[in-house]
Amino acid sequence: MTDENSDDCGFAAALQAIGGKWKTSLLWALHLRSHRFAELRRLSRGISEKVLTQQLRQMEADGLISRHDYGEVPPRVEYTVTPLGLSLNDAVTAMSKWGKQHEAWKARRQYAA
Amino acid sequence: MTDENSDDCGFAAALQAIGGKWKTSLLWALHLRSHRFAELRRLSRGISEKVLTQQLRQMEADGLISRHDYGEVPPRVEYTVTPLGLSLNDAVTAMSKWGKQHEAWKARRQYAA
DNA sequence: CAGTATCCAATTTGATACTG
DNA sequence: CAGTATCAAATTGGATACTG
Repeated sequence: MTDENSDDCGFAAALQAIGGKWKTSLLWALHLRSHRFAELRRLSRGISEKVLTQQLRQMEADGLISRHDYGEVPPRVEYTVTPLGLSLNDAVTAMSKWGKQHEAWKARRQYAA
Repeated sequence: MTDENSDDCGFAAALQAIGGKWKTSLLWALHLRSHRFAELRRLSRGISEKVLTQQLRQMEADGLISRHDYGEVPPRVEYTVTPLGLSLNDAVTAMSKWGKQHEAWKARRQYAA
């Protein structure tokens, strides 16, 4: 075990950055390649435009992604992951691994019952 | 970068387990040693008894901690972290490290402005 | 296409009083 | 001591209509 941390402030900050319902999916999609607004909306099935905008703006404010407006008509905006966003994606991946182990644990438990 | 993950299902499961407002502090406290209900209440300053009970019950259902009722009078109950809980604490620690980097990033940014 | 603006529902957390 | 029970506040996400 790591025996540092000493409080959860760091985690709270990370959770603040990634905690939204769709942010991990968005970060994942963007770590593969840049995407436009409508593409992200299609990839995140069920998200509303309002919430998509919100979460993109928050991620941008947190430095996870950057927004490039080409100023064309019709409008064209591309979202790209930043190095900081990439590093968070890695940390998230570590948590995901735990999540999968956890699902295995739940399955075993159900089997035992 | 890791280039696996492929969706956020694993992360969603992890977040489900640790996402409560106080759970990371509780897990951290319990990873140091076992604690009684009132001790956890004191360590988590500001938590209500209702919410403390809720989060402990959820963490128990998720296999992160175990609850030992000594059946004494006055009541005495001890909460202890499980191996699964320890492994989650490690994953959380990785996220916390990112959170601290992130705070450094925010500070630099503020300084630049 | 890439958003805003409103209004509403659901979930989560909190304050407080009470109990075996 | 270790909880339950109730009610209220706050936060978050969603549906829908509209705009440059």
